[in-house]
Amino acid sequence: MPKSKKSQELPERSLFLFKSLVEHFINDGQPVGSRTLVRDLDLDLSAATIRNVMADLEDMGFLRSPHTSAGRVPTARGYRLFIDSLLRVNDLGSEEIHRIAEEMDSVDSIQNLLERTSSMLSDITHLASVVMLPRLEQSTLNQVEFMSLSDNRILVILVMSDNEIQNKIIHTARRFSASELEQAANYLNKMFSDKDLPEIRKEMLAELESMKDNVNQLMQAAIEMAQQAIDSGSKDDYVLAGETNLMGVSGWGDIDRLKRLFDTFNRKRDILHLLEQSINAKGVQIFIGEESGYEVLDDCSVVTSPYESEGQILGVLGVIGPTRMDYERVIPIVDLTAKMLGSALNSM
Amino acid sequence: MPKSKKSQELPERSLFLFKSLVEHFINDGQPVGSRTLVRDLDLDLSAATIRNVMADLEDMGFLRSPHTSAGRVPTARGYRLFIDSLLRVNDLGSEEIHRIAEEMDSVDSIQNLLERTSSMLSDITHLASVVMLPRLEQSTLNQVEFMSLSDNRILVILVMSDNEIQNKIIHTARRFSASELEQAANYLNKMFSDKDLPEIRKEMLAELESMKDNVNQLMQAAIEMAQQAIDSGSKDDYVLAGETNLMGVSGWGDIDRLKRLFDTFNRKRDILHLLEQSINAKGVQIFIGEESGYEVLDDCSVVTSPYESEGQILGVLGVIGPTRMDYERVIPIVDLTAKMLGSALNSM
DNA sequence: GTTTTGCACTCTTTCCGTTAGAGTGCTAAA
DNA sequence: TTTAGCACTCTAACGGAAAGAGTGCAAAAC
Repeated sequence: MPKSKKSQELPERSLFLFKSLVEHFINDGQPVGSRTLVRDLDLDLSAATIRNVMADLEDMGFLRSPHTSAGRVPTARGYRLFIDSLLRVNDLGSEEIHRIAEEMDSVDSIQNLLERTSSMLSDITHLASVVMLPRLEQSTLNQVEFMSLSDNRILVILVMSDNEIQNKIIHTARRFSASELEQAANYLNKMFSDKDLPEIRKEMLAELESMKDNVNQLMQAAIEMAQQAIDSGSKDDYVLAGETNLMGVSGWGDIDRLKRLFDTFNRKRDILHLLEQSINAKGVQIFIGEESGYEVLDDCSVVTSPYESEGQILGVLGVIGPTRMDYERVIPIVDLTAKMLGSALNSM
Repeated sequence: MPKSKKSQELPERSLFLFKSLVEHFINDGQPVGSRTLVRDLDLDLSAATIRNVMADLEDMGFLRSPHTSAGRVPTARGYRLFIDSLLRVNDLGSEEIHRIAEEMDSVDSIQNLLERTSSMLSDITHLASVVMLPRLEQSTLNQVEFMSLSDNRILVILVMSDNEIQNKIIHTARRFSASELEQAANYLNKMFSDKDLPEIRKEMLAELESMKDNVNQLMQAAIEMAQQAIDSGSKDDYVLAGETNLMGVSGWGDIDRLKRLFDTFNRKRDILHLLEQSINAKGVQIFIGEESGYEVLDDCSVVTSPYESEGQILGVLGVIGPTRMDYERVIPIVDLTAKMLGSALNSM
């Protein structure tokens, strides 16, 4: 009965060896053999014993050998085990905390903040980093205003509750008087203010329908603008930095693979989709190798964390690097960065 | 006396052979030998003759051999000769013209136009492309307006003559009445409108000085904003696209070199500096290999052209690729794109 | 029963030598 | 001036051979 076919529980020793192996591999990227391991840890065990253990781990799918006479490397499942059960994440050194805090200080625009965050994140981890633009769908319309310019041109201004502002100049068929403009603005303000954009969109479409040909040109313009504001708000996007850090990764000699990866970054679609999967995660989430579901990312891990401000989740940030990355260091960095970005956004 | 030590004038035949060689090399990237050449052109000359000619060309610095038993490849100086004297640039096919025109149609913002232009340019040439943001220093201030929001917040709006708009929300110590706002706006409009930004900057500084502690908070805000508008306008920058096209280039196996190149793109400084050198060129300008003066660009050529609108040079665009690029095709494309970007900007 | 020793085996990497091919430069002849 | 001929050089490709790393397995040791 004590025949160890229970399959799930691993003996202490196996776990310890496995952990050491993963750490070793993360350090120098070479497949780790039994000898190396026994030498490094100076255990009073022989290499053969280690081999037996490793063979078991391989059977269970945590390790694999690139070929018969190479050492072993962790599989995606192995990394999963490592991260979920074996990894003890230590706190960040204070210089790193300082560095992050400093970088986020004294920034003017949101765009700028995100860019600095992203480039700081990639610098500090030596990986590629992405920061999703905050999705401000929850922001509501505060105020619509029209401003008369010369030559039948009118500036339409949308002020949102989060202080984002949308402008557009429209050319009208005739000149509108100041009072006409005011009246139109009042109407729209009464109708739509304090509603959020998806809501407005719905009502607006109905409104447009009912106005038909008889449309007031101004209102139509305002409505179209709000449409556009909605679109550009939800036109999700991200700030990317440090892609070139991935060019030095050992074992990634294949330039074609790298090209496909970079193209994926530029296309943005896939990466965004991946990021969105962790928008509701509680904290740091990790996609290891194949887990991401995207073939280009097979050799990559993606470490993400949502960031929030005032209890409201605004977006996701993270880093992308080789599966063989220093999780122990990267995880707390991503975690902290997300938190600090949140609070930086708070105070803007 | 007919001993050909005149050194400068090359015989017709040499030029012809040279041209053929360069074209051949541009096509398949392999060093070209005498046999290949004689076979391809079916001349009634022997390979040995070609060899003699090639040896001369090598002496003159137009060709070089990677090693003894390879064919010859053009040097930077060789490309220069090729481009300046030998290349006959044909007009673009109408589908390409169409493609370019189409891509620039129906674009909303300037930023968007530049992005589309850049990505179109890189798509069509299969090279990396850069488009400098137009320097709008020449645009003048049209109108300043203040708009009262809730909670002592005021929206400052700057409308420029090129329809660019700058917004900023400022928090004021007290609430201003509508008439106060109007009055302040009037003052600023009278004072600064129709002046260009450098001019305004100067006067503003003086103004700030004379106002001293007694400053009207609103005016100060407006002045600071205009400052910022100036800065962000002249904060030169460019839109980059298609970098990954350079990853496929044969002979660029060296990933490290590529990394340095990409880093240079991201740092922007050097590339901008290079682009600025051709801002006053009449038309297309080409930097071949070492000519650029930047070591990372040693294997690259940069084909640039300034673009202008209403007789005013606004910026430079161009492509970056291997020295061995299809100049015959690329040059007219860059040329045309610059012209069309100019006129697209015109009609915005 | 677990661990170790010993050994045969496999696979990769590296080095070396060989060969084939491409291309040159030079000289002598046309 | 051009060509033919030839020796020479260099690279790329192939094919062992040997070294090294690591494995798996069976039998012995603890």
